[in-house]
Amino acid sequence: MTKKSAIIVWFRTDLRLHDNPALYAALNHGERIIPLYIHAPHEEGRWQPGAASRWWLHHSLSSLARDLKQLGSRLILRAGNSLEQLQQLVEETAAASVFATRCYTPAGTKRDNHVQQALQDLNIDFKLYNGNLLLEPDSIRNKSGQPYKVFTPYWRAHQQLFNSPALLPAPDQLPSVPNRVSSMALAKLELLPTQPWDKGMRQTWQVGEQAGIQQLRLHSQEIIADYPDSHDRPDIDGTSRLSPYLHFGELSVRQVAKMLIQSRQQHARPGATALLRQLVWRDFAHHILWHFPTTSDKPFDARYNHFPWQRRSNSRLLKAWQQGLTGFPIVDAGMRQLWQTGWMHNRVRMIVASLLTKNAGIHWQLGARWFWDTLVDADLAQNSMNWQWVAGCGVDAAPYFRIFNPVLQSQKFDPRGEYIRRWIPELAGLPTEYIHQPELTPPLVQQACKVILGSDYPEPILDLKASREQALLNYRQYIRSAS
DNA sequence: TGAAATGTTGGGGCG
DNA sequence: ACGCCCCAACATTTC
Repeated sequence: MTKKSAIIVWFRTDLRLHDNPALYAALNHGERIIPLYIHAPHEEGRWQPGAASRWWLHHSLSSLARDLKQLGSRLILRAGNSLEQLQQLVEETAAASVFATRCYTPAGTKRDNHVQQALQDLNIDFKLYNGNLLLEPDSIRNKSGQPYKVFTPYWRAHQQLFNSPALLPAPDQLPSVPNRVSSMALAKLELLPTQPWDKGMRQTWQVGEQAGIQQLRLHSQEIIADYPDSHDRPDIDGTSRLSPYLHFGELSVRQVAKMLIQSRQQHARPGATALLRQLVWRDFAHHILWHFPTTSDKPFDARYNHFPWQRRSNSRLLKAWQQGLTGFPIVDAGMRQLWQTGWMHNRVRMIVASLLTKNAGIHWQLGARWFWDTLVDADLAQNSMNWQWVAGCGVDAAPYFRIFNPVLQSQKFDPRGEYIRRWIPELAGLPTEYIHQPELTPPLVQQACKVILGSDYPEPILDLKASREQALLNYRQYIRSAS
């Protein structure tokens, strides 16, 4: 009997066993399987994973390693140059193939093309599968063969093209990995913080494939219960909280879509369509970054190439924004939720981004970078698209004159101030009447509530009306001269 | 996936 | 009964 060759299953952002086409294909070949993860952050260029992302990755790898072990296999961890590590492992295991799930970031695509070439020269089969998106960036084009640049027609085309696929089952057992194949200890990757700032994260998140599936179950119950508009309410938080699981591929986006399509058919729930739309936005973001790979760093709308956003990374406004000390409670609540849990409610993300880029005139890239470092769901395609959308220079962008008023947004979406009180404990004693604008609290009330404005909580760091007018003026003048 | 200014309408108070 | 004013409620326009 001939010795069977091995297949390396190279995990990247598909850290799961269910509905994983690369793993499934490897299993179908009935050969030895070497599950591999290579830590190579330097290959991401300017966009190496931030601290929150690394925290999540640590736990996700830990969970994947545990699940693989239960099935009789073992996760091989390596670090360094991806191609070199692959070549070395190919040699160690006499593998004939490397299977992986395709990724779409500019750096990842470049690396994979390079790996493809080099492995081909070694006569190694390198196969990439779609498991990260509903539709891959190249598989959807408008009538003139161009990529879409507007969401609504993309959404229509997507609905035409996407068929809910049969999901691939998770294996119930896996072939073992020979002991001589060495693996690094997870701790050696140094993904966890050296300072213990991750308490809030640990309290907020259960990381890993099983936790992701559990979260999907919970949220599908909420969708069937159908709380109208609760996804827009940070105080209620009816959002799915699936984003980090989707980013790291602990949850299959196709599984989520399938659940939503079923729920729509069986129960006719508007919430199902709304979340499906979000998943298609996610595809759209990857579509855009794939076809326009500079948009993580440059405006999509070239007219904005020289817009004078403030770039100083030590400005007083930026610092206050980052620390949640702007004096606008809804903004500060969001920024503190982000810092403490690695996540922020989506409605609040728009509010804080509008304040930074429009009222404060600070460059959207500084905001994007802060989110990149602090979000557990940081995703290059979505982060870049969303920041550009708010700043007005992106795809399907909000027109420059669309400026959020944090006080109105707060009154509308956190009417009782519960979200504010949860994240800004020093304001918790304030009557609801003043919770959205603490600076209007009469001195006597301040004393009674033991909240002294200016010392316990800052005065607003900028004048909403004046900064809005200034922003409108700047944008209007700039656009007139740029077009 | 705005906000604010401006315009319009209609009910009620009042002379 | 009528015109007038005020103003809230809603619609439209503008940024």
